[in-house]
Amino acid sequence: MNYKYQNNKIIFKNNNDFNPEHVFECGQAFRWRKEDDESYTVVAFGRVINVSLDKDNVVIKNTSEEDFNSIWINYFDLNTDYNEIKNKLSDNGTLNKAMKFGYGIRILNQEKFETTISFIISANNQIPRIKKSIEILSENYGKFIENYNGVDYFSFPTPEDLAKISVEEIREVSRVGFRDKRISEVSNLISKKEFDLEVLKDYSSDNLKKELMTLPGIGPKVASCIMLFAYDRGETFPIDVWIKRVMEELYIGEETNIKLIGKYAEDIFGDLAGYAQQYLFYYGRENDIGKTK
DNA sequence: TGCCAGGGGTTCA
DNA sequence: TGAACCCCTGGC
Repeated sequence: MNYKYQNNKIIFKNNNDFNPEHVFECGQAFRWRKEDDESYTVVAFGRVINVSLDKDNVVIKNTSEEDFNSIWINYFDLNTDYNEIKNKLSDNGTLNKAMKFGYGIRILNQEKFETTISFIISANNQIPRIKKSIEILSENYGKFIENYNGVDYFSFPTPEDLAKISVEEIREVSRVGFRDKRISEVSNLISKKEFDLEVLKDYSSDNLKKELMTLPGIGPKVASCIMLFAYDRGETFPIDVWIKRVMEELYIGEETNIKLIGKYAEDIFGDLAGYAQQYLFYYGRENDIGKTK
């Protein structure tokens, strides 16, 4: 990994495979803020960073060389060659269009507990509301990190932090509605060590999914998202209403069921299905593919 | 102005 | 298999 470090900034070359807008607006993360200068300020791993493009370079501000090496290389998946992934997925058709459109997407390696709770909140919900609920939880129950560019930033609460709060308070404060109990129960199970998100990282993907789905609020789709965004399972293909519509519209040609879509994705995208999903999701949502049906 | 549908799914009958 | 679910925004 070639990079330059100066004045709390990391600078490295962008090989047409890193675009902060694509990375953060493709639906995998919720704790970012788009600044007036088009850069993205992001909270993760108890840090606040700002990511932007400067000509052919990616610039990460407000960080150290040590954090870059120990946190951000893995977080941004910088040791994975996305151009190689694109080449392998290349199909001279739909997916090529999607990969061209979202060329700078990278699949982040995010924190397990935060990802778990975030996607429990995402069920039958809308992105602005999801983001808001997560911000409220962080501001109220997380730790203050710092003020950056005039805004206070807080870490996502720990399982212990959330386990301490009553279900009613979670609901009332963070506006998560019927998801309140799910958040509370999962936080309690984890803080009491009755469920361990860390040991699951050595499980096979099948078993990992099964285990995650034993938690309240986690069904097939949420489990898949957690696997793809926090457990480095690039073969996982989460199927939500958007990707269902995109697959039906662009690949299958008729309305069908989730099971068949999963099988279809596995057949054509193989162990890179998760990457394909991100390109297709971003492309589909930004262009309203299938929405008029 | 006010009403009403619907949303990155999951759960419970 | 299908309805219900919190809350809130956008469309009429």
